[in-house]
Amino acid sequence: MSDRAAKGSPTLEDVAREAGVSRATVSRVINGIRNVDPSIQDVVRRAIATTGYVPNRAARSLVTRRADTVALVVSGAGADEGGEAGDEDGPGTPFRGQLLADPFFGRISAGVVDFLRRRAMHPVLMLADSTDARKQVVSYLRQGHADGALLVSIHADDPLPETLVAAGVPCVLFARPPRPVPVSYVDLAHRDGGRLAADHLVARGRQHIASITGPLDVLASQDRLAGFRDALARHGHPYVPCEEGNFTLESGERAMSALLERHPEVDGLFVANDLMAQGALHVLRERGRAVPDDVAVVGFDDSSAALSCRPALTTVRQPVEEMAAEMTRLLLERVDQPGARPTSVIFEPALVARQSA
Amino acid sequence: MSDRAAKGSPTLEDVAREAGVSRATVSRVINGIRNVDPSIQDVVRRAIATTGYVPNRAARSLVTRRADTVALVVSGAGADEGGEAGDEDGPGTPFRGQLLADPFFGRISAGVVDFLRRRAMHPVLMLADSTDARKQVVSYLRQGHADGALLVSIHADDPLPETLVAAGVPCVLFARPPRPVPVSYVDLAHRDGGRLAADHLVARGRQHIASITGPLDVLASQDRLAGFRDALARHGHPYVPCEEGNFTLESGERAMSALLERHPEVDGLFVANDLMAQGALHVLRERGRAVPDDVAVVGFDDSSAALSCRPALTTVRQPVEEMAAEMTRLLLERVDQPGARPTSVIFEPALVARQSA
DNA sequence: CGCACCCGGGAGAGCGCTCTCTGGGTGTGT
DNA sequence: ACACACCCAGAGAGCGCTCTCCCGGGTGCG
Repeated sequence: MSDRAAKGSPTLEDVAREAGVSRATVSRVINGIRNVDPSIQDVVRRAIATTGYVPNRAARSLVTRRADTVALVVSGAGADEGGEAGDEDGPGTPFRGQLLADPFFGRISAGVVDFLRRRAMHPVLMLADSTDARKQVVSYLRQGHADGALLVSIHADDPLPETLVAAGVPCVLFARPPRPVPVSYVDLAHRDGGRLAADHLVARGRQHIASITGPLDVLASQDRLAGFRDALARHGHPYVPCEEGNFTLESGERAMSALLERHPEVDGLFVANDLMAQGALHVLRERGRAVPDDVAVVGFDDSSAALSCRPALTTVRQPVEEMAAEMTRLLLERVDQPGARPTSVIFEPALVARQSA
Repeated sequence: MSDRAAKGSPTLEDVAREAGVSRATVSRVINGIRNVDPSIQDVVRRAIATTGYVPNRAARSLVTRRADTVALVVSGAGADEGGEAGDEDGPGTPFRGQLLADPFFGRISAGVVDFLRRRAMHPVLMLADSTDARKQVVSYLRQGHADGALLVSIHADDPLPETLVAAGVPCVLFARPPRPVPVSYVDLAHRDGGRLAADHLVARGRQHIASITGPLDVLASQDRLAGFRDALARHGHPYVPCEEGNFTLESGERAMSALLERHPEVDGLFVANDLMAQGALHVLRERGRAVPDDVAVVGFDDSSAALSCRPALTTVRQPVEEMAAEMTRLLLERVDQPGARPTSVIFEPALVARQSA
């Protein structure tokens, strides 16, 4: 049992001796390669059990040149390059890497972990939020500790996709890269999400429909808005008042205030994510506007924030876990055949109707 | 640059040849071991640069018997053992591993990642939410893919701590194990947290003080309540009405309703976590009780939920990131000297005064 | 009955690295 | 001046595994 405590756990050699066969045969049994006589297989398996053998990962990796691990890289712009302003100054913790505390990222890791463990694999978690950290990530991957990278990039100006592709590291992105890079990715049909929200608000009979958008230098924000606008135009609403937020609760509150100021007649609202929608709800309540009767509100993401709103938030669901799982599948495929062309998989959003609209 | 694409990246041998020295010398330079003549160091470093050499992790691990990696294991009770009821049925996703989406866990990983990367290390993320998954975790660790485990256990009946300790895997827990196990851990002084809340409510002149507790089979819940009660008793409040919740928003709403039913006179409230406090706030607003004027509310954790409440939640801050960092430090220490006795480090909570009390 | 073939198993060569051991040159003590 | 300690670089032995090569015996076909 506590062979590990003794110096060195049993090796292939030990098992082979115990079973009275050669190392190669034991290896074959373990890896299920080539036909090995069933009776011998049995003997070997028994020997493995009695010795308590576990294969040494490092030794295997050394010869197979495979780590059987992937990296999950969360990447944001670093302090050392003039990235977007704003959401850097979070709720007072001295810790960088609040990225990780974002439940959206939590959903991604849940999807990744869940997919990987069916293959007995587990991701290495890395944060690339500065030039230094990015260097570390690249070097880490080049050291072969992981066979490839799942890249979740927050900021548009993230150089990591290019860098990794250039370094020959297999790599799949969550969300389409802003600049064209020959790399696979998964994404959501954000426009369709915007359309879903528009259709829903129109079906609820709303006449004065507005939107709180995400930061407009983010593709997803642009697309959600574009889809929303197009659909409204088709429904005969050519003009949509907008306020830009930056995906935080506070920005949602600010945007809502501004919107009420400029367009007090608003009775339908599409907010580009749930957290901002929660902020909007706060302001609407303060101003005595009933939701959904006076103003119907549709969010985006179907995050836990949507459920903690009162009234519970009607929102456009993004199947983040499924997307993350698919992203992982694509990466493993890519690791197996490095030559293949990049692919993309686009997921469809769905409207989740709750109380707010 | 794209040496990687060509068959095989450069090895120590290549660098040695380029520099005109032996493999051993290059190794020494890389690992900064023993005195190597500065001029030779220089030559070697130049050779490393021109060849684009990166050390092969697997080869190094094989001989050092160190993975230079730790596992971050999130462990909950599995479906296959009669664990606690309740919070299994989350917001409709078919995915297990919602544990990961919990922002509390996000804060832990942020602390871990942030600490590790200063040592150029990164955690492997594992989920142990079933007997099978737990087996996988143990076997993975025994394979030596990680030198030790950071264990975040959700449920009281989690057998993993014992299992890992028995398997001789270095291991540090987040929170004291319910059953005594010879293992290091970090924890919060939960009683002090309860006391802080009590003192604050009393200082605010509240007379009818109640509490919504966490599940009482969790040590942390018990301790928070005990600390709260003791402090109130010292302030001359011998009796504290309580309702038990299970840390979810909905349970907070239920508990608040029940409390108002039984004790409509309540004017001060301590809630064992922020999410339940958010639920309580919803109910108070519905019932027309102003916060903090009619009822003062103090939460626990200082999570992002505290900031998304309106009014913003006064709460007891748990320095999760620092605790996670310390947990990691303890583990690395332990990996370095496996013989050492288990230690524990207890952190002090702090009251964060916002609007709700 | 002989030969080509196939299939199950063993032997052995590394994968890239670290680290001990060794040897030669230099510095220090008497 | 000599002996001894010391320090730096090289040689070489593995770490535990996979995988190719090879060999012996059984099978099918001519």
